[in-house]
Amino acid sequence: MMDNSNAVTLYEQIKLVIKDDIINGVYNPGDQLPNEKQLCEQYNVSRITIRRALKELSKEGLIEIRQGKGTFVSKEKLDIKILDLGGYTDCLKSLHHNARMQIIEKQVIETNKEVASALNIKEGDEVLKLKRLVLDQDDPLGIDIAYFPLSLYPDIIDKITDNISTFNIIKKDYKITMAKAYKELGVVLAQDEYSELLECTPSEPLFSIKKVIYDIDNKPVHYSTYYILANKVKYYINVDILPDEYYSDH
Amino acid sequence: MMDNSNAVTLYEQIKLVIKDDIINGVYNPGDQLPNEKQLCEQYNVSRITIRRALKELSKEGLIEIRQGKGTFVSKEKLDIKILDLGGYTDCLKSLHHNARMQIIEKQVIETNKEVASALNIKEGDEVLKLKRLVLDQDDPLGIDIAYFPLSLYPDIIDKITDNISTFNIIKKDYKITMAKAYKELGVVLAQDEYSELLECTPSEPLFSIKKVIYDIDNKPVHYSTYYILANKVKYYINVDILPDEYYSDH
DNA sequence: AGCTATTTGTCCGTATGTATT
DNA sequence: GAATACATACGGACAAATAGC
Repeated sequence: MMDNSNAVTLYEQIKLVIKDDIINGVYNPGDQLPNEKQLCEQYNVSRITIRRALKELSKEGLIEIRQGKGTFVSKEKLDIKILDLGGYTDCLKSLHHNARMQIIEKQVIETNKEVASALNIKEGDEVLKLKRLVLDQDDPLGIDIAYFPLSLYPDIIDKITDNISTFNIIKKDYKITMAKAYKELGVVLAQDEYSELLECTPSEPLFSIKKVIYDIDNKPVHYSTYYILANKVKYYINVDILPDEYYSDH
Repeated sequence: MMDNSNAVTLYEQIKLVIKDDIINGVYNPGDQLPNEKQLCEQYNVSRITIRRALKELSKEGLIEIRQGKGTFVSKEKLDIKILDLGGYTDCLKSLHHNARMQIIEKQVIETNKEVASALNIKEGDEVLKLKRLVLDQDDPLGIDIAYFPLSLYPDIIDKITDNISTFNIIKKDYKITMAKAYKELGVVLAQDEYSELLECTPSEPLFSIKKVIYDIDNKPVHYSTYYILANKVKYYINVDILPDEYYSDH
């Protein structure tokens, strides 16, 4: 069945076959895979080859290996609405998940060019930089980096604790009315610090979501970037389609 | 200049310096970096150190290294509006880009479980499967896979040619009024056929966008998945923020 | 088609510091 | 303490891709 004559390694072939079976519904989310011995016999390869394939698939997030229990197809990904504007805490709580935020870094810094232009302030102006690790069911899920200009949010540093919703602080403590938002989705690869914090391999893909929120005067009042393990979530949106005229002038 | 005495490795320091230079506009998108020898002299380190820093930066997508040519700061990504519902042709044309569609596969198949449930038809019902390669400025950009139930679109196979907008065929030839859409964004890694077609390394991240369009009777009339090289695009959205009550019941 | 210059890709050997055994 | 393995870092040499003439 497997082809040992070409350049593709055996474990890569096994990976592809199992991956295909998962995509095509031979195995469904939550299903237990055959045990390693059975897989060895099924594909006529050694246990080392099977284990390597399974290990890499688990790194890709398709399966989960639990010692003493077996190997299982990963559960469905977290569904996140693209239009949700709250930070992690809000969107995860809305999913009835057990989310926690852990502060990694909290300090006043002078803005660099990127942050200054997003918040429409001068390069060098002071902002609170807040970097937090997000855990879902105690597993690392993502990293949130938010910037708060001190001119808008004096003393905010004292209000920030673990597990707090900065979204609520802005609204309730500082009485700021958010009116519009711009959101940008991209993909980056986890490296160095991020792969360490998120306990994933380097080059694991992360969604990167940049978000700028504006008040009723069109002034930017919030800028944040968050990174979230791409294999754990999917984003969705529902749209009402407008008549043709809408598209013609875009 | 570089500090060899502390815990941070030399190549990591180099990475940070170059990254800062890119963020702060010392090097702009499209610019060529000094060659490796010049960088060695500039920072007084060996070529191995420079190469390691450059290699990791290229993995992060900040720069592109081309043998025989040099090292360049990555171009700006294509901005794509998440709300755009047209396929590739439409959204790329709107960006004044030179996009082309190349048919890879065009055949009538019996639906599998996934497609049948998306289109709300029976497993085994006949659909036209259309797989197309999308090129932007002659570089591969993505792959579009669309399904058209023959019961809704008889003879559609004869209407499909390279570079055609299926969006327009649905609207104009079949007089179908699209009313709502569901769109789902995820990330997958390019493998085998896809990495070959897209001329990228395996495990290069791709946006995966699944889209279902419904008519005024809430009946699904279109299902497609497209994959697009994540390092070439970013998705954005502008939102008007609604009052609190909106969030409370979600 | 050459030919050459430039630049990155790959390999060699060596040395050092830091863990691990 | 000794032996081993590994990552970092340096210097050199040649191969391969690109571009201009």
